[in-house]
Amino acid sequence: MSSEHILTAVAWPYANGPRHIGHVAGFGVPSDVFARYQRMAGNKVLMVSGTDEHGTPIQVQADKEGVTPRALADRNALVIAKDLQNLGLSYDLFTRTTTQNHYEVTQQLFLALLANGYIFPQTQLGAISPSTGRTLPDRYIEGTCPICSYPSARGDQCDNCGNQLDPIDLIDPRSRINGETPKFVETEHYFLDLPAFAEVLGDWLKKQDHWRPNVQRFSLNLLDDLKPRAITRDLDWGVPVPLDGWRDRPDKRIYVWFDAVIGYLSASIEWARRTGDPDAWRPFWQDPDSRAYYFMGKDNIVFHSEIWPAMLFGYSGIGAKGGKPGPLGALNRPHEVVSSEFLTMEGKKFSSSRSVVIYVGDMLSRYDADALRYYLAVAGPESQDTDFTWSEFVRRNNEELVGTWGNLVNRTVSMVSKNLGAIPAAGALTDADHALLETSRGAFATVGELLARSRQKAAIGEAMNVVGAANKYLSDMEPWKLRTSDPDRMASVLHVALQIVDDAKTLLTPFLPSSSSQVHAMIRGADGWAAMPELVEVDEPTAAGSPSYSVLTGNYETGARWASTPIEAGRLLAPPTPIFAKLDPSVVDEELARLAPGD
RNA sequence: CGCGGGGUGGAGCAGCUCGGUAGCUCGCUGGGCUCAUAACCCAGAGGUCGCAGGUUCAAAUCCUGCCCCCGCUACCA
Repeated sequence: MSSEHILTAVAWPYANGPRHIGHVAGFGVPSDVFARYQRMAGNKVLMVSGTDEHGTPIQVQADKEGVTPRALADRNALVIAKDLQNLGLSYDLFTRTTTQNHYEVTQQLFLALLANGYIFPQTQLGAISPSTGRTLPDRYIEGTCPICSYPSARGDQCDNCGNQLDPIDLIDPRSRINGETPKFVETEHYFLDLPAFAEVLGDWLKKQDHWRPNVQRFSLNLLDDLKPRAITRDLDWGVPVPLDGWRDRPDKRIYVWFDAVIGYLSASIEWARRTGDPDAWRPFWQDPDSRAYYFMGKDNIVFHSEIWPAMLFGYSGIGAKGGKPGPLGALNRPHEVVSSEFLTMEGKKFSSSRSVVIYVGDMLSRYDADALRYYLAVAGPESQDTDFTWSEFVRRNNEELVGTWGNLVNRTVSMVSKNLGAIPAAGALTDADHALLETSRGAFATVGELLARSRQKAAIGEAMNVVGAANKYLSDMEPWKLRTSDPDRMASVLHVALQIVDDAKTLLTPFLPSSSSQVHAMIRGADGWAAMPELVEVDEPTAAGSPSYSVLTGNYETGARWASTPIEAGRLLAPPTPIFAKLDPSVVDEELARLAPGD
């Protein structure tokens, strides 16, 4: 098997508050399933992400709480990292955008794009808050719609008549933050020259036939009206603009989205430095044979299929203005942009302000991570919006995870343990035995191929089919009846069944790493089948006065392989303890009560 | 005429690219089994595949029009 470099680039959760399960349904679980599978398949995987901590919403939230943006970001970054850790997401590095390294890499990209002519300064009319002097983004302005006179139109769009607006046209505009009247002023900003990439982006996008068609089509559509895009803001919270006359200005910063996507690269570089091999990131970004997969919710497609590729092209000196690669060298574009649709909550959009929400932390404090991972894998928004309901969550947990899979493990291990005490050797195998073993072996190819194409729902369905086949096999063979009549045959049947349980464990490992490790320990007597991320406190490279911060990292090279491995005859088996907890149906009502207090 | 996704038995979905007995996971009814967290296995009932046209020997699948639901619309993240 050839070993390839696979960059798994996971969207950066925004640190203005804790994340809910809709967020992790989009970027978290799918990316981890993918990365875990690729590692088991023998590929070299680098999975990076971190918290996205700049921008107006964090500034606004911090002001509201009377703390600094940094303090707010510190708090939320830790909460989010712990949530993702508890979900078992196997990041090689989950860092932050407020690190020295990220600032430096962001500024390097800015300068290289500027040197190649893809960034230019221009004065534009922009809304600012008169009291703070900060940029007031369109959506933070409201006023009366000039078209339909709706009094609460937003700066970018009127929710009443649906027309797209320009904030300067609003009648009686006011800030949604503090009610003051915004000031429209001439302000100088740097712009990314997106039209200069229209041709290379178009050529590139047209070749991406392996993308999901909706993503490719959506991206190609956007090319028709590419406009230069401002990549700086009037703000004091963000990465400073690395130019004389700008560097020390407290009121000019690089726009949060420009720096956020650079996080994929800066985190890779940070990871390499922490491994002791500062160039270790290069194969993932510069080998022509390496592949980069980006995971996100569909609202982020434009940044990953258009803007980030444009930045990478520009940095590499590719585009209408030519140029040469920046100091890091030419960089690879995304191989695939894997976007999820949206999860809704009991039929409504997630909304923390209306408490239509379940936060990851709350979910994991009451339920197993694998129960949530199973639900999101089997019923998540892979190709269309899907609805999370508590009754469905409980049902799937109890009937599919516990009843079908957990019970197969339990009944099989229990029979072996009780009747034989140790794993039996197989005697002569029948056609039925061979057929089941063949089903299971074949599933590695089937499920693996589906996972490689990000068809995760189909993949877990195929894996669960193996579980179903094993349950049927036991019903047909009735080993419990053979105990006295034909003990040798019983041993063979249990050997085959246990082998299938072990195979199913392997097939389910990308989806259910924690419980699969338990099954592995039960059958193999060894821990550490599927490694979990660790939260580690690290320091900045130049420690002078810099705060330390927490990152997620881990060593995921456990030797777990994507293949059927013969079980070890003679090994003692203890009586099993259940690996999944059944949920009382009353949790549905409890959770619904939590969801809409007062209703 | 902004863009995209969806409308398939009670629920959630697959199938639609390359037309040809409508499939899966549940639920329901009946039966079996009793090793197992009352879990597991089998059988059955239940759908004119949003609506109306068209192409075809044949359409859930292709074409046209319409209705409804959802999301996106990048200088919010």
